[in-house]
Amino acid sequence: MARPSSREPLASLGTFSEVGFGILVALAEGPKHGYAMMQDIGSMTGSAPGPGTLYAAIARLEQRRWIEPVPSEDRRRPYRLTTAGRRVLRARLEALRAMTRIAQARLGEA
Amino acid sequence: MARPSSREPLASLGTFSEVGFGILVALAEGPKHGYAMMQDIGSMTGSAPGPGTLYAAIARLEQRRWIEPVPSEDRRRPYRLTTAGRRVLRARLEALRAMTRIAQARLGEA
DNA sequence: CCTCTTATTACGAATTTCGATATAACCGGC
DNA sequence: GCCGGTTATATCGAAATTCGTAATAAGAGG
Repeated sequence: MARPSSREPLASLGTFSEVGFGILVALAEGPKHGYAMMQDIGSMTGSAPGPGTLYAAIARLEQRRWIEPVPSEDRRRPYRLTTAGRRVLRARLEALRAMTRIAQARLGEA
Repeated sequence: MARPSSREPLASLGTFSEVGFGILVALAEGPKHGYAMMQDIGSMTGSAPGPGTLYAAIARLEQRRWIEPVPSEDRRRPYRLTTAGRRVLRARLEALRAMTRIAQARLGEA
């Protein structure tokens, strides 16, 4: 399921994948397990993804090697950003900032 | 196809819909027809959506009354933002700026 | 006339999200 | 010790979105 296609551009999160983006931002603060990501995304955006959406997105990000599991003793399964994941997040952030800059200029002057 | 669900939050573009967002930004500059949106999105993001993706997204945005057709003489079908569309774009922009602000703070200090 | 660009429509496949359900551990109060 | 609420993950089918390609057709230039 959801194997990354062969011609995947570096800055792509699949079809943008807002949830995937949220996960990367959540993990930018430090390692977190799924439930903690859910809460963090909820507090940042006002609404948390359901478990189905979240854990599916986690699995995709792990397959792409943008996040990786951190060993744990209890039942939690924490993850952290990989170097590649951090690079992808930076690139996506840059693209978003460029878009919002353009959009706000257009909305402002029109 | 793609009828907006009943409990749709104001700032939602469906499943984020990166293409839908791009269309709103393209139209923030002024009325455009599909092909022109494609070129504008391509120049802003570096890659334009295929026609299938684009015109499907246009149809969804029209159904939600976030864009509306402008009369035309030739074969082009131009659209413009509605008031609601402009409001949605502003809200989405605000949310994106908040997220990028948080993300960059986290990336910076970590 | 031929080709390239412009411009839209249609379609099937792949991907992602959604919502609900299931399972189970942990913790607090009683 | 039991009970209920929170923590925590997994799984499933349905719906929505995107992708890629092909088809269609008008206009421009050589």
